[in-house]
Amino acid sequence: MSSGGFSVKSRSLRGNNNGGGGGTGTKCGRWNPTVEQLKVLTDLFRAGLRTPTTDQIQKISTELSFYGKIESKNVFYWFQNHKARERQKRRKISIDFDHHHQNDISTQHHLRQPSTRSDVYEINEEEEEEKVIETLQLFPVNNNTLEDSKVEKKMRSKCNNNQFREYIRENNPTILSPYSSCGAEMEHLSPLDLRLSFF
Amino acid sequence: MSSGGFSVKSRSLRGNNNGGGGGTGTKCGRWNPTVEQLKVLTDLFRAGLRTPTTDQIQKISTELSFYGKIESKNVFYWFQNHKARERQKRRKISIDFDHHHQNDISTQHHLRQPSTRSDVYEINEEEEEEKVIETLQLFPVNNNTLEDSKVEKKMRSKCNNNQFREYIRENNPTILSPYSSCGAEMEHLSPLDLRLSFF
DNA sequence: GCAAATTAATGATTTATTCAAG
DNA sequence: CTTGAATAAATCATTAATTTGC
Repeated sequence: MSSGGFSVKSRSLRGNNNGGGGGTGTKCGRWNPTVEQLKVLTDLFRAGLRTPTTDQIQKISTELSFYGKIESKNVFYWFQNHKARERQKRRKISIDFDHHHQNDISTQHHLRQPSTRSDVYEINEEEEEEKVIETLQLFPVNNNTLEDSKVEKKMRSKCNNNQFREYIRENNPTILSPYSSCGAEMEHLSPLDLRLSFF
Repeated sequence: MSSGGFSVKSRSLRGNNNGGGGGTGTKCGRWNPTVEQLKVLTDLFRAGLRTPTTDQIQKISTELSFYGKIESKNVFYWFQNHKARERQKRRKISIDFDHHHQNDISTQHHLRQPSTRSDVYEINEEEEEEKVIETLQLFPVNNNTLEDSKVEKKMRSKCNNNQFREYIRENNPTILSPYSSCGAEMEHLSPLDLRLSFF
């Protein structure tokens, strides 16, 4: 919050380090996707992938590392950002549209509530459903063609997102948990959101 | 309902799931802090800690595990939530205050911008500075007082939070076995900040 | 006194916003 | 200006307090 006048937390001053010696002369600042990487990511996104599971991220990351240096978090962030910005883009478009079709907004803003975000949503929440991908080729096996490797169909839908919550809860191994009773064999083991993934 | 003022309820009077080892039923639900854990966390917060680094989270978590089952992520989330809710609380108070001192708000809402959240911030952003704690006792050495004893000065300063980033970045095994059937045991000493945590 | 029904707290996730590298 | 990275706000969901009818 706040950049307003208040304490701007300066984010990393960074000492650029990077461990590895990997790549080309990269200074190792932030990740910069290669065109190939970007293409794959974009394709996955277009195919409907929005919030990849931990497994998926791992897999994607591993595969993309072929094209250049990359880490899991980069994949994670990419999807986060891309999803958000696509949404934002669409929203803005419709706002502009509205704007264009009615010059006087004074009739509207009295409806604004002070601080809820709901008003934002109401503007244009067409929220594209996250498609359930039955078969999705994560990577070009040979180079181009799409084969059908199976990928989890763990996508959640907007109206039905509790399901995956429970799923997460149930499947979260939670470390040393001795509580064997919670067990329940899991067939798909990904905790989905990676944020947790490994706690 | 309600409690006007944040009374620390005596939780954990009932049969908790704690237990690491001898767990009884273990519902595997969400973490529920014991009073001791809560006290320590609260004290740390009061001491000025707001956004603990990965190291700090680890350490805190480890220490608190003495009082009962706990994971790193719980510590992380606790700080996130507590910080946010304290802020929220103060904000609400000042709103009520304003309300009380002026009945006509019509003079104000013309300032509202449609959908930015900034207007919310502007209401009362006194944001308490996150203090740089030089010496802070993280845990009661004996059992009672948290008051004065020394501990590491691992706090980050506003301009210097990269420490944990590097840590996170460096620790990225990313080896994960894809289809492990049951095991899927995740690392547990992993990094903490979850957002990245396992990258 | 005691559970079912309600309500308040708060742990856990998701979404929006901000910052700054390139 | 784009976008990777990070933080904060909002939201969801579950557990505990509390109330209520018996």
